[in-house]
Amino acid sequence: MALEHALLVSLSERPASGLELSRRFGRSIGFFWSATHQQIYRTLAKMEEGGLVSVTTVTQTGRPDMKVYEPTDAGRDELAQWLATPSGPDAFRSDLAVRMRGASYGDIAAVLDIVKEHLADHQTRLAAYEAMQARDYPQPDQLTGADLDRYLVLRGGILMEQGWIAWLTEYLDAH
Amino acid sequence: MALEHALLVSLSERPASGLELSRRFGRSIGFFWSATHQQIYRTLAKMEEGGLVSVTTVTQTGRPDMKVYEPTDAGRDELAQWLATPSGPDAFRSDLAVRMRGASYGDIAAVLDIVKEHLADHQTRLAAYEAMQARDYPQPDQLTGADLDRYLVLRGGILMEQGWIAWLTEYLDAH
DNA sequence: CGTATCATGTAAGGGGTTACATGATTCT
DNA sequence: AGAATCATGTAACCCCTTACATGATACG
Repeated sequence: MALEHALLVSLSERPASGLELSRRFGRSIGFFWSATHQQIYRTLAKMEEGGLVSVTTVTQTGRPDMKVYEPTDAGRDELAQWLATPSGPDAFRSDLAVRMRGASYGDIAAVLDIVKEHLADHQTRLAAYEAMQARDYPQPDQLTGADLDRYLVLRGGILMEQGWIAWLTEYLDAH
Repeated sequence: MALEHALLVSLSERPASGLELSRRFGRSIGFFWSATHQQIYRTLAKMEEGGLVSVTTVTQTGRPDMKVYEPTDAGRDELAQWLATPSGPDAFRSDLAVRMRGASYGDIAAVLDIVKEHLADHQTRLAAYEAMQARDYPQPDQLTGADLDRYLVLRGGILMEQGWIAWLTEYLDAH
């Protein structure tokens, strides 16, 4: 149940509405946890019911009302406790790898095209992450606390994208 | 619904029982798709119902009966068609990354311990994959077809593990 | 005699995906 | 006038996880 905790992390950084959270998940948080807005709304409602977050309804002019969530003390406690709980290895699941492994049981050229698309996609994403790194963290050795962790998770995104690019390039070169 | 297709790939390589498949998922296939035996049994039952696989019950001496599955022609067609269908980017989800990002909202030392455990785990796994590579694929340039793809997916496992090790090492060094 | 392995399964619940719905405002 | 954005939600379905169940044989 890590979505709940990912939301608590994000709301600890700054209170937000459901839509704002789903935008954050589309951006920075998105490279290690993805979630659709429906999922986020449902989880927030459940968390409010459970007392982990509190809501303030903000009426806006010319816009629908907005529910702004922030962690309660119970939510902060829950997060702190979860953070200290060891977790097993993350299950790595890749649709694309299944296709790569099975390529010879279908049209290999079609699979190679799909691999090329993914490669381009990873290259685009790597460029975006590297731009973020250059723009937001020009002096990484001076970072501490939450800023340091945000930077290091971005580094993880970069390293993972580089890994994918190396892999897919090797796959295409060998075929 | 990639589990179905991962099973078809594995059964195309060689027919197998549910238990044998779950062993394969624990080994080689496991580094890009994981599944428990319950999930595999249920999916196989559904696939048989849908005509994608056929079953032969093998009676064994001193052991329970075994149901050996293999793809039907319809199953092979389905796999071939799926292989040529483009897929969106794989969602990358990591419980550990959520903890790393949120470390400053809890006990940082506890998070670092968890990261160290995962690092050791990835190092162990990398060593196992590298041993497989050395044992099973001494001459990779001579591989073709399904053997080549099996090798290249193992290479992916190795590259991903190296990425994780680089990331977690960087995280620990910076703290 | 207890534990592990072989082999398959049921049941319950949690999490995630996809499609659809609403209703006002701003932009082209 | 039509499309996009802001903002939240319902409903249905599928997938995955965890716990429990069975019954026989082999091993120490």
